[in-house]
This record gives sequence, C-alpha cells and structure tokens, in this order.
Amino acid sequence: MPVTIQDVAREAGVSVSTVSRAFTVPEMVRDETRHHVLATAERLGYRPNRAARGLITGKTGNLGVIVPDLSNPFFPNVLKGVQARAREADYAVFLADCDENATEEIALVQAMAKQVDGVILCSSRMSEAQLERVVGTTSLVLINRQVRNQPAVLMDTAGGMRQAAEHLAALGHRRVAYLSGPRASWSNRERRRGLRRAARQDIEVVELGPFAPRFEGGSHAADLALAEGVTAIIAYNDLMALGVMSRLADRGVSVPKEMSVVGFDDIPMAGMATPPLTTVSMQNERAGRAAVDLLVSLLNVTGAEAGDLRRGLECQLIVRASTAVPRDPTGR
Amino acid sequence: MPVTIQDVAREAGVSVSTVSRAFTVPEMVRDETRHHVLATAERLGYRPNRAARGLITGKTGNLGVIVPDLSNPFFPNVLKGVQARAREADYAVFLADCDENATEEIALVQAMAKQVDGVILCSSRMSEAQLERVVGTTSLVLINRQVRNQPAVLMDTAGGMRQAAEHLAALGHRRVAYLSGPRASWSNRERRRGLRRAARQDIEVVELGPFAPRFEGGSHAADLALAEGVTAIIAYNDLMALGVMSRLADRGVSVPKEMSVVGFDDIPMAGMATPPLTTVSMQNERAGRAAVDLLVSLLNVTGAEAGDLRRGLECQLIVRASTAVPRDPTGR
DNA sequence: TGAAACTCTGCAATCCTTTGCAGAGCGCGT
DNA sequence: ACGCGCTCTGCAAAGGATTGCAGAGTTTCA
Repeated sequence: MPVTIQDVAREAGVSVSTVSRAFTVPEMVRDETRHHVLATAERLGYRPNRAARGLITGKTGNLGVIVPDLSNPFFPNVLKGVQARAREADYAVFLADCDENATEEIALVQAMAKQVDGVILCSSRMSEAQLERVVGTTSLVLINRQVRNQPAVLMDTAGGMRQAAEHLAALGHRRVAYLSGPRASWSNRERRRGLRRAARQDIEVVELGPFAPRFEGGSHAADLALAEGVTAIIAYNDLMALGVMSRLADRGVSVPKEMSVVGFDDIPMAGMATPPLTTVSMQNERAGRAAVDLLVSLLNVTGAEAGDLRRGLECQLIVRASTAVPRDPTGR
Repeated sequence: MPVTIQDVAREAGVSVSTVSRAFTVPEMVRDETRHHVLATAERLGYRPNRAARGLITGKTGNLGVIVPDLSNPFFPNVLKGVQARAREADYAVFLADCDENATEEIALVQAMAKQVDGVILCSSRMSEAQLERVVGTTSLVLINRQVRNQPAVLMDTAGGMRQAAEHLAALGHRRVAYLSGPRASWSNRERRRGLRRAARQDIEVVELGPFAPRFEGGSHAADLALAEGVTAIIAYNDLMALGVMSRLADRGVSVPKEMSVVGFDDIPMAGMATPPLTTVSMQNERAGRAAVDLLVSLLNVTGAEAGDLRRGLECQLIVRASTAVPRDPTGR
C-alpha cells in the first residue's frame, strides 16, 4: 500500500533511475523533468524507503543513543539535544536504556550496530576494557567518559567544582565537606579531582561517602557532615544536596545561615527548593547537540584525517540562596 | 566488513536459504544442520540485517514513540516503560520530541512511518482533525488521548481526582480551589471532569486559571487561591503544587495547618518537598509498557477482529504531609 | 525391488533504491 | 552529410535477506 519509487516513475512517465536521481543528484536531471518528477512524488506522497536506500549506500541515516537510566533527570535533557540536532541533520534516532547495566549496554550497541551509522554513549557504564572491545562495532561518540582517543564530548566538571570551591572560599568558608557519589563513576572522579585541586590553597576538604547519588543518600550524609563541623557541604549532585537540605531542616539547622549547601547538575527542581539551591549547571542539551555534531562530522570524513575528536563544555556555577557567609569560618 | 548471511552460508557449507531458515523457521531444518549453522553464525558474529529483512517481510521490527517534550518529567518514565517492554518483545525504538508542536508531530509520524511497524503518541498535541488524518499512515497507539476508536492507553485521571476530592472531604474540607492547567489539554479536561463529578455532593470547587503548568504558574496561582478563602488547593500538576507551596511559605501560610495542597503526577520531587506533597500517582512506566503491548498485539492480529483496543490504568492517591484537617472548615 | 511419501536443502525471484555504464537525442563544426 | 561531444535518461546489477517451488535424498510399505 505504501507508495514506492516505481509508482512515482510510472505516474511521471519516466524510469525509476530518473526519479531516484531527481532526489539524490538533482543537478543531473533536466530542470523540467525534475520539477515534474518532484511534483508527482509530492502528489503521491512518496517518501524514499530509507532501509532500501541504506542497503545500497551503506548508510542508514539513523543514529543510536544509549543512556544508563531514563529516570535520572540528567539524561532527558541531553537526549533532547541529541534529538533536536539529529533531526536538523536529517537523522532519526534510536533510543535505548541499559538500566545501569554494562552487559546490557554492550548488547544494545551490538543490536543497534547494523541499523545505525553511529552510536552515542551517555555516561557509559562499561569498563575500560569493555569499551575498547565495542569500539569498532560501529562509530562511537562518548559523553562524559574518556577512553584512549575515542571521540567524546566532555563536560568540564572539574572546572565547575573549581568555581564552587572559589565561591565558598570567597564567602569565607575554610572547611567544607564533599559528599562523594559512586566510586566507579567517571563523573565522581572528575568532581573530586576538580575539588581537590581547587581546594589546595585555602580550603580544607573533608571527603565523606560514597553515598547513593539520590535524595536518601543526601539525608544520610547530612548528619555525618554535621558531625565533621564543616561550614559548607558540596554534594555529588543536586538530588543529594536536596536530601541534605531536607535533613538539615528536620534537625533545625538553617541553610544558608548555619550551613551552606552546593549541588551539581542544576536539575529543574534545584531552583524551586527552599532555599533555592546554589549549584553547578551543566549544559546537557548542548552536550547532546555537540555529540551529534561530532558523530556526523566523523561519518563524513574520508577516514584518514579525523580532526578534533574532543569537544569540551564549560560548566557554570549558579549562585542561588543556599550559600552564604559562614557564621564562624572555622566551624562551630 | 560486516558479516552477511552469505558469509555464514559459505563458511558453514550450506546455502543462504538454509541459514535464513535456521534462524526464522528452525523446525524446517535438520537438527544437525541447524546447530552447525547457528554455531558458525555465532562464531562469525553474524546478526541478520533487519533493514534487509524488513524489505521483504514488510515488518521492520522497530517502533516509534513521540513525546511533546522530553524535559517534562512526566515523559521519561513512560519512555522507560516503552523502551523496556519493546526490548523484551525484540523491537527497537525510535524516539522523537516534537517540542509541543503539532505540525512537527505530524511530520515526525510521517518521517517515521516507513521505518517502523507502529508509533506510540504520548499526550499528542494534535487536534482531533489532525489526528484523524495521520491515522492510517501507520499503526498508532495513543497514550492519554482519546479519539474515535483509536487504540489507546488511558490513565484514569478522573478517578485520581475523585480520590483526591474524597480525601479532602473526609478531612473536613468544604471549599477547595482547583488550579487549572492548559485549557486545550485532554488531561486538564479529564481532571476537571473528575473533580467536578466527585465534588458535587459535599465539596464546593472554585476553579481558577488556566495557569502555566509549571512552578511559576503555581506561585502565581497561590495568591489567587488564598484570596478565595479556600482551605485546600488541588493543582493541575505537581510542578504547580510545588510552586503553590513555595509561595505560601513566602507568605507565611503554613502547609498543611492553614492550607492543604494536593498535586498530580507524583514526580520524584514530590516526596522530597517540605512538607512532602500529597499527590496522585500515575503509573507512567506501566503506561509505556501497556502501549507497547497494545501495539504489538495489534500488529500480530490478522486484521479483522481487533479485540480490546483500550487499556485503562488506575491512578492512586499518595497521602503525604501536605494535607490535613482544616482549622476552620468553612474557610477563614 | 520399486514406488510413494516425506524431509530437507537449493535455486531464483522479490522487496526498494542507488549507480555504473551505455545509448538516445541534439547541436554544431567542417 | 557526417561525426563528435554533450546532456539526459534508461537498463540492469547490486545490496542482504526471505520464501515458493522443485529437486535430491531417505524412509516406508507393498
């Protein structure tokens, strides 16, 4: 029932080759004929079958994106960027959620491989070795993961942490707690690294955790941080920061008067919390777009000269109301 | 470079037909041969090319899902359900975000049509007429949208509203505000309907709005509700409810002592607010799974007898700490 | 022993496009 | 009038898989 190139050819009174060329190499067919063909196609509602085209060109016009967990508020926004940019570049996108599971992730890459021109891996859960192995299955672009000279878009989370540390230092904080996220996570390592480096000079960092990178993890961590006598807390992510604030409120500790709190991610909720949370914003949607750009340019390159394989994205501290000058800079 | 069915055939010393059958109609090839073929395929890392298969079978093994806005926390969860169930049924899923734009949505359906066996439309932004028109382009399943006898999975939001109303009535509230969402939205109409019906007996509902279905819309609405002298507020969704609570806190109105607040959606943030928000939970992930089930069964049906084209999903009131007995049941 | 009845495998057509190659038609110079 | 060079179009193969049909081989039974 769907209309094929043959239908158009017959209706327009030309051969299929001509119809095909009218679409793919317009300058090769006479203006008059081309207009006629295109008009007929339009009238019949013809749209080339991408699968059939892919069979012969070797390009599918699709790309895949794999995320660890859709219900993590971090990912939908990068997905949105991927989606938007892909559509602009006339690619369709396959989505898969690997449920935080590396094995599943590998399976998904392999399942997708034949149907896509390339895959974007968001915060891959694979080990270094596993990643090395799937490289070559298809073109790969990583987001927030660094391995060998794989193409990647990396958020400068270390820089974000530096901004957070400088902000607290400028306010007069001297002893702050870092609430660590999952040990194995690349993001967590980067954040710790950025913080430690920035802190060296004038801030003492006491590191706690790891905690679950969720609201409950934050509630849990809050008490520990309180016992450490710090004046400020930097959480691995906003969810934890929110948990911290909630627990502090329960214990009657006022934020930011008695304790400053900084999050990371700038999830939509951050600005709506009481008090609105100071946090580091990461341009997720931009990251998604950048990944697509990178992938597409990779696909259009002849092979040899690859150009720049890395894209960096700045993070930005958003100062809201959860941070302030400490009452007693040395802790209570 | 990718390994094709021919490679397997050559390597296994059989014809391509046999290899094909070993995969698609195993009982048709002798056990011994089949094992040999399958083993060879495994060894070579062969995976059938779905596009090529689709060309001849007419089935692609893909389905599409279109959402209005990925950054709306409602959708990622249904997406997660779609994704998970699709994978179980061995379908890959195309994702698209139409940016709240009906025209774009239509274009996306058409662009997908050739590449998928069916499309799931989440809370479609199309008008009735537009929807009628795209029906037939491909198999369609709607989520939270009702039109003619199109297959759909519908959340019983009206029922959820009833629960909320009963809850407030039981606490002793007699006059409550409903903060309306977008007028054109099917969900909003359903929620109003459910509330009005449930309220008839013992609650007076004053309807305000429409407001933007976001945090800011809630802040805006809070003052108006306060002026109406109600003892409880039901918001179109959680985002608004959170905005209401934030604004009430600013104005020194204590929740739930002086004002009860009920949300809708049960977004992750709801339970983390202060106080934790009483809200209606909608099984988004289940909805996603149900939509896939419906679509798949639709595809496997011969054509004539279609069976049950509707799936209903119950909503459930989650009572947390933002609702309580009113100080003065008649308002202040 | 021979024929019938199966079971299994291979041939070749088919799905929808793209594309190399060759041919048709035309204009132009000689 | 002829041939050359263009431009444009058509033929047919190719791409990876499925499937109807027919043939090869084996078993069963008379």
